[in-house]
Amino acid sequence: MPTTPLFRRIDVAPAYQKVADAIEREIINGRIKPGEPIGTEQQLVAQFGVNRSTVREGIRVLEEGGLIRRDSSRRLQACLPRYNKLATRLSRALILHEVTFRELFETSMTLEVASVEGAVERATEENIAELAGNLERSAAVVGNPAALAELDAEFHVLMAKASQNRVLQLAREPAAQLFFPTTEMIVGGVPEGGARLVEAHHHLLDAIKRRDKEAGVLWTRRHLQDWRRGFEKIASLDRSVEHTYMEHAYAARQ
Amino acid sequence: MPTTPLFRRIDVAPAYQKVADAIEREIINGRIKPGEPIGTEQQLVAQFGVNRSTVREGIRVLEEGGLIRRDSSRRLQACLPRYNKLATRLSRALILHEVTFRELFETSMTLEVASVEGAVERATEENIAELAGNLERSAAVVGNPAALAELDAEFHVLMAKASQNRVLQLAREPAAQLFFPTTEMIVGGVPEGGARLVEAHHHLLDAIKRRDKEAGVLWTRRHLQDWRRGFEKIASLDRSVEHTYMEHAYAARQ
DNA sequence: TCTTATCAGTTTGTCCGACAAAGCTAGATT
DNA sequence: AATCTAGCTTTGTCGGACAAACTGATAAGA
Repeated sequence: MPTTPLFRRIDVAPAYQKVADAIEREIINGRIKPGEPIGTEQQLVAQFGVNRSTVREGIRVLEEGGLIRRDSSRRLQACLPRYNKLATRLSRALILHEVTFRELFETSMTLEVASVEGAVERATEENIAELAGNLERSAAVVGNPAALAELDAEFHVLMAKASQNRVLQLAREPAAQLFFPTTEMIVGGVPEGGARLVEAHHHLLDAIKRRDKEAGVLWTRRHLQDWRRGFEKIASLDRSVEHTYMEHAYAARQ
Repeated sequence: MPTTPLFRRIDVAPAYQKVADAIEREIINGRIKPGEPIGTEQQLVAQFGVNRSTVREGIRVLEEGGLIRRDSSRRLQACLPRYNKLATRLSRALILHEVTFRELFETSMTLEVASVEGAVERATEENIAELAGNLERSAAVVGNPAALAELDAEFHVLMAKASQNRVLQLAREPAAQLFFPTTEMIVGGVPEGGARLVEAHHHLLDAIKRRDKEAGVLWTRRHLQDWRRGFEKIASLDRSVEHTYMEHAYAARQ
């Protein structure tokens, strides 16, 4: 057993990884700002002194990580990782981990309550207008479960946005992505489901307007409990999201 | 303007993307289970009928997405996306979006409270033993801010684990990754900071053992408020995480 | 017999060179 | 001036190549 390390650990990361890391560093440090060009593949080849195939592998890594993207003409540029893309990846991970709807429900309850609390405190006029617009459109399609489900998801996104807390916005997204696709089944399967949903949204918006936190929390709870009751009519909370989707509408996921 | 679409949209996704999608589909569908081999690059070349460079670009995409990895001998195999890796990516996104510590703090408060509530309700003997082990080690390094900060982060991870809610575990991770690196600065900068931290953990563990939700929530709040007071001595809650790290310890990020 | 050394075959990481398709640019044309 | 066109650039893909690392099996040594 050697006692005194004479040499430091040799860096054996493959070249494509080093390329990716090098570019990532520049972006994270802010030396390359979102929207700014990274350069062509040929330029990167010249700068890093590696083959174009190697550069391209590095580019794929960053692209998938959301740090760079290609603009309309396919040139590389740095970009702000979109919550949505990352959240999609997380949602997938949750599915693979076979989480249950109970876990999803519990966490969503926590996050949506936090979301509405933030919205009550800090929603701007613009936020309120957006929510009102959504509510109006929702009321118009109360009999159409698919359209209503989509607007419901949007309503909650807008609420998170109104909380002015981007960390919260991000944190709620993965769960929401798995949670809300079920809304369609539920609204469609419960008589008056659509009307109840719109009513809840109405009260939520009202609470935000009146800056009434208690009412906001109350209606969020009711809204989600409604979801839960509806869900339990068609499936068990304790089965995995994966299996439940398999049996219901998951095939429609494009 | 054509009125009747004669043809459907042609799929023009690049080949490497199709390769990635095809493999991803098999994994998500469960036809390839985590741990199972994907095959060698040569085999994939044969199956997809594309060049090895193309296959390799597709592999990079999946690797970065956490869906496949290479085992000890660098062979490809499907895997369960690790929360940690995904969370790291999200943390990075949060930094780039220049979120503030106020957003981080608020959301962490919500999630840590939910975490302790879950732990109080559902922690197993094993969870409690792990927490106790952590607490013991923490008490031993109360004067060493770096070591203590690391154990603090671990304590909260263990608590989330004890909640038995994987969605929550995942949701709290990105914020925690940004939140906890500051602990070291704070514990080091506040007299008795280490002792207070260990005391809070002690009460938290005690609350979980006694299944006392109220105490758990109370001490979580105190614990985080302590962090906040300490933080405000060295920086402003309303500056971005990015800038704050820049000025303090971010350079040490490897 | 059990261990060690050797050696051929795979597999990955990297490189080189090449080409078609799509975008861009700038000069030529109307 | 607006449009068109031809040439250049860039990306996506391909084929082939080679060194290093790893595998597995066989031969040599204790």
